[in-house]
Amino acid sequence: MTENLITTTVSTPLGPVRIFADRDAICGVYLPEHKRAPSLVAESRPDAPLLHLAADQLLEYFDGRRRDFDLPVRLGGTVFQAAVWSQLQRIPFGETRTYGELAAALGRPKASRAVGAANGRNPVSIIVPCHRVIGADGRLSGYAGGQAAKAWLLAHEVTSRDTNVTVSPQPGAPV
Amino acid sequence: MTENLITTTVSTPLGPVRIFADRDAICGVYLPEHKRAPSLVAESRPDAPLLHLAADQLLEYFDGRRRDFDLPVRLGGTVFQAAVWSQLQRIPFGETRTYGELAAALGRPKASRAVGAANGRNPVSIIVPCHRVIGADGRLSGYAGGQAAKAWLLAHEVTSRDTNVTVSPQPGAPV
DNA sequence: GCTGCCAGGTCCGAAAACGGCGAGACGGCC
DNA sequence: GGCCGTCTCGCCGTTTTCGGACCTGGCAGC
Repeated sequence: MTENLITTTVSTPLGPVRIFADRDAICGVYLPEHKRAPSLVAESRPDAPLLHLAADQLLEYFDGRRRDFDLPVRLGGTVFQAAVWSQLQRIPFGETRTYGELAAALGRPKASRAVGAANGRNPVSIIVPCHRVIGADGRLSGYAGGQAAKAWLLAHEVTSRDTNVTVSPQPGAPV
Repeated sequence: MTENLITTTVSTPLGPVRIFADRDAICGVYLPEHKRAPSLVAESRPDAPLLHLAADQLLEYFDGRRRDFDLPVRLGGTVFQAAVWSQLQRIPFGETRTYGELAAALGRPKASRAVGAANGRNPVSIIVPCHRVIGADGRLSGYAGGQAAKAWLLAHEVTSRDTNVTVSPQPGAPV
């Protein structure tokens, strides 16, 4: 059914992160403790250009040298999920939004819970920054990769938000 | 999801029969009144070698010049369905089996009813001869292409069973 | 503050329904 | 006593349906 997948793994402060790609796009990024990581059959191909590129960018991100990703990504999902995930990618590095804000941005102010559900099924962690969504009361709420990972990622972004960056293209505020 | 499909139609004594194929195998044969014919999008390609071959063999069958088919077929289905459909193909031309006999042959003597259900979802009519299965009491029972068609097919096979055949390869009993 | 309720899209598991059946029981009918 | 036809009930894989559960938030009521 699914295309032939290839995969690689990068070591990060959060542990080994697995990256999956199909023919021409990244289609999965999973932290070690990811709750609903699918059991995918994939050939390990660390040297495939696409995987290599993704791995590099993730390492730069964890090193604090990258704020935005520049990769082809295939997400799939339902119409609603696609809308949520698309919206996620517009949250700038180092900032957060609440589930309700996201729902409102989608024109469904009361669908905050549905946003949470869709959020939890984001197949591409970090690159599609579902970790930047928190509760309206400021709590971290849940995270498929584990709440500790979410906390780490947010702290990492906040602390490196105001330092210099060597890789990311634009020095100004990202769109 | 599904591959690109191609299709053609042949005129038969039972009316127009639609044939579908994917890249390298026949994956659907539907009589005009087929109950659960899926609504497939397919490009009409009567001259594609595979479809042409299938159409020829079907016409030979209806002409009484062919008893067995020699075509690549892709059936899919669940494990159980695949077992049933495979078993179907071992019923010789002009013979019949009961649902119970088929179930027993599969090692599940009591699954006759499930056999009926699987039988009804056979995507490749005629070539996979689901019409050769009848009730233990001799009744025709149901047929996705209509009971009349089932009756016609069985009568056709019986009447031409003992006449000469010009196309089918082996004169002896098929395996 | 704190509790309870509801809105909302999707997924997942459980349960029920649904068949292209078949054996056995019954009741007529010669 | 045979010989049907009908009815009932058990069988079994698949499909459909249904009920909660979720990475929540706003409002009502106390």
